[in-house]
Amino acid sequence: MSSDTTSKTSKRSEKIERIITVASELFADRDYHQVCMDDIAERANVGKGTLYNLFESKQDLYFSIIRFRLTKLIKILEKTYDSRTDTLKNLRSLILHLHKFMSKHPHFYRIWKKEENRVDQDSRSGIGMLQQQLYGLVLKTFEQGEKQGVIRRSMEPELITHILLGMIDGLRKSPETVYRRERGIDVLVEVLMSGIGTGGKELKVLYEERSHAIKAYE
Amino acid sequence: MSSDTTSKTSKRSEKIERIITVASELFADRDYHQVCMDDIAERANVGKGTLYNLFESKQDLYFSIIRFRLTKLIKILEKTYDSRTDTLKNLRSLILHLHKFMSKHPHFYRIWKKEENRVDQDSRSGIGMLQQQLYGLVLKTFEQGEKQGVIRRSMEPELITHILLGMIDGLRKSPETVYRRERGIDVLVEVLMSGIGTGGKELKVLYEERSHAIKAYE
Amino acid sequence: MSSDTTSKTSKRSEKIERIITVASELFADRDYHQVCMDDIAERANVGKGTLYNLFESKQDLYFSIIRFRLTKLIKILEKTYDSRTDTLKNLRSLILHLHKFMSKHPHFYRIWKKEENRVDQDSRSGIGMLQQQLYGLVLKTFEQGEKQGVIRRSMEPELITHILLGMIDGLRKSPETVYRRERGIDVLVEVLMSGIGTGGKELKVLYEERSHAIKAYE
Amino acid sequence: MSSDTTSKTSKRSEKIERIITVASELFADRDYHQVCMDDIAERANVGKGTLYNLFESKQDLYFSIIRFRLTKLIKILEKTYDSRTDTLKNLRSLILHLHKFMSKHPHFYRIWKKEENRVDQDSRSGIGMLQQQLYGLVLKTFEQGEKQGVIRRSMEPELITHILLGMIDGLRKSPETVYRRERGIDVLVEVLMSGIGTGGKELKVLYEERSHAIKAYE
DNA sequence: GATGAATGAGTGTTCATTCAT
DNA sequence: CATGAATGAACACTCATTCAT
Repeated sequence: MSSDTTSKTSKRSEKIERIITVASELFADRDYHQVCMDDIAERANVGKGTLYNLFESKQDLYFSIIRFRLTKLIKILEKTYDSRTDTLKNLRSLILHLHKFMSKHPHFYRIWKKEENRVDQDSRSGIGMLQQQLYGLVLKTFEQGEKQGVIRRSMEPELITHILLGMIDGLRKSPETVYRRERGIDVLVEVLMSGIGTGGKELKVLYEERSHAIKAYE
Repeated sequence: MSSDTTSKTSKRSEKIERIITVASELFADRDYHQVCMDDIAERANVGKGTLYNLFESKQDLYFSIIRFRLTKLIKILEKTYDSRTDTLKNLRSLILHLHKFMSKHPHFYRIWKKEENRVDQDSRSGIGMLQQQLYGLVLKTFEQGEKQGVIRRSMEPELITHILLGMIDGLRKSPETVYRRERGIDVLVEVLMSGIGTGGKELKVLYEERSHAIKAYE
Repeated sequence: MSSDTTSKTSKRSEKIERIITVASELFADRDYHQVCMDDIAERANVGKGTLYNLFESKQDLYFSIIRFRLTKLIKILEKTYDSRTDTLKNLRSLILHLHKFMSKHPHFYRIWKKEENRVDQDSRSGIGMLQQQLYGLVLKTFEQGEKQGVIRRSMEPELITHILLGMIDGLRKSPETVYRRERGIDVLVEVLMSGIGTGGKELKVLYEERSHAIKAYE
Repeated sequence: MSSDTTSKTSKRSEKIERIITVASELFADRDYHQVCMDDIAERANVGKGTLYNLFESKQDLYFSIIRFRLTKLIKILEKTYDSRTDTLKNLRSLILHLHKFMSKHPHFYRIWKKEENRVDQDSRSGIGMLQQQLYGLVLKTFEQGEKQGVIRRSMEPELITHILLGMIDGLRKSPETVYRRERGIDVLVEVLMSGIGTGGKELKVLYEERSHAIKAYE
């Protein structure tokens, strides 16, 4: 029956989702080698052998977590980008979604940041490519901004791409109790745009005003 | 006799320095568990047993790297901070020295960043405390700035402390080939001060003009 | 209905034959534990579960190969033995058929030889018994020969039984390129009979002359 | 001290000897994969890690057993071979020592026979080469015999080399209770020489008469 | 103090076997 | 009956740590 197939497929992907989720939590808190496959299997309520049916190895499972979430994040950001609209809107949307995503998947985010500084093996795991895509999206927005004249000429797009992502990461690390978290985003956008913008526009948009737009991936 | 003792003491600290250095390189490139004590001992030209005379355990050796460098970094930054001078100068100096230090010790820096996201064991290792000190230095500067009126009221000091450190980290990740690296610092300072400042002053200072001030720890 | 049953029965024995054959090849080339049930199932075009319907376990499947072929070999040798005819003819026939069989089933032969030295579990697997039957056939021939006076008294039948089987195995191992393989048999018979015989008869019989007699099991 | 060095070296080789011995017993009785490193370590009274200090891997340990004994066997046989003496003496000596050795190391012998039929990996393990050396020794003796005219022309040396080794293996398999074991050797020599010889000499030599000559490696 | 051989706890991975479909 | 996804026992191998020299 087709329902059979569907149910099986559903079960399989459900299982993958579950494994990725519990593994994320474990890998985020402990070091790669502190996490053992038995733990993952137990918490995911599957046999250890099942892990090896779904993932080639522990390494593969680990990188699959990053690939899995990073791919979804990129899809979300690609959807939000609109070449016809103005740069500031795109930029705000980008920051907003990035922040939302990392709030939604804090475990994944910490894993990703740990791996970011790795020098080897990136090519093999396919993660380097995904990171490039992500950087590309931000870069594209800044380049558009430069053309539209909303970003100062002296701002090298590649450089401020990295600086922006660093700022977002800084925001993540700042204790949540400082003001409301949402306030942080507003500050970040304000600082960034005052810092790089030509100043021709009013950028401040309250977090709450936009929150209705980001239900998509929750 | 006394020369013997001196020589031994000298040898001891030399050995520690040497071990920290080679261990930094190993831990930066590979994962914690990919680095084994045999490797460290061999590269440091000491016996494996000696490592255990100088450090309690592998963990201790590992965290000692971070403590060792972080302590020095904090000392440097403390020296540069001058409560009588104005905020902008202090801020510039802070960023400059941070950047210099991380250029000088890229291995350490990558290790530190990897550990930054750890939640557990920080208290035991004593690193959390050092990080707090470091944040405190930046925070103090921002708070001073707020009082002096060079930083907008809306800028929460704790928040922009994290954002600033994130920006510096972003700068580190951006490919070196983009402009000169020094240019990056100028952009960062410019963005930051335009972003958070009240705008009453000219902030742009060319990198070269200041370079004479940072020979201290080279 | 009955044709159904027939077809199923037929399929069953066909399947067993097929499994035994592919498993023989696998077990001959690799070690017991290098061969996995998935491999066997795949090559035999059956599901893994089917293997467990037809054989109790992997061990059972393995020993079934030996039992299966050894039983057939014994049947062939029993047929050729004729108590009314003279010893030399029986002996020649024995060697000839043994050699033919092992040429026909080289995979099985190598497996058998590997297992020959096992001390444990033989009773359980039922293979020890079959080997005893086979030795018994050779033994009987030598004992007959002793009675008939064609074999020297000093030749202990049990001893030369083992020596003969060892010689055949030695022949198997000798590189095929040495002369023709058939020549090897002639030499073996010649050596054996000169060695154990009383010398009253001419024993040399060319291989080709006898080849018509061994089509039975081809 | 030199005694230190000696003692250490001695301890090391003693340990290797002990491990080889207990491992031989285990590998002879059970299959390669039924034997686990923990068992070997426990029976040899060493830690598991020590096994890995002395042998690269389980495979290496396994093949080392064969290499270790085979090398010694070849040395013994090389010593006994004397090109100036006559073939029959050399042949007798060869058989005698082979048989003695295999009585002394029955575990090793069974392992060796199991491996003899392997097709792969021989080159890597270096065992194929040793076997060739052993065959070469026997072969050389037969070739010498042919030249001296004590072996019939029709006897292809390579072929009877394999047949001889097969006979010895057959002798090994024959139940020990049949006569005395020593009697078996006499029969074997008798059968072989009557079978392949030109018959110009008396070959029978009682086992006991020669037994004084084989104390060397006991 | 310095050394490195010895140790064994810990873990990734395989694969025979089961059983729901 | 046939199937193959799920399971977990079993095992090779690593490496931090110890301690006799």
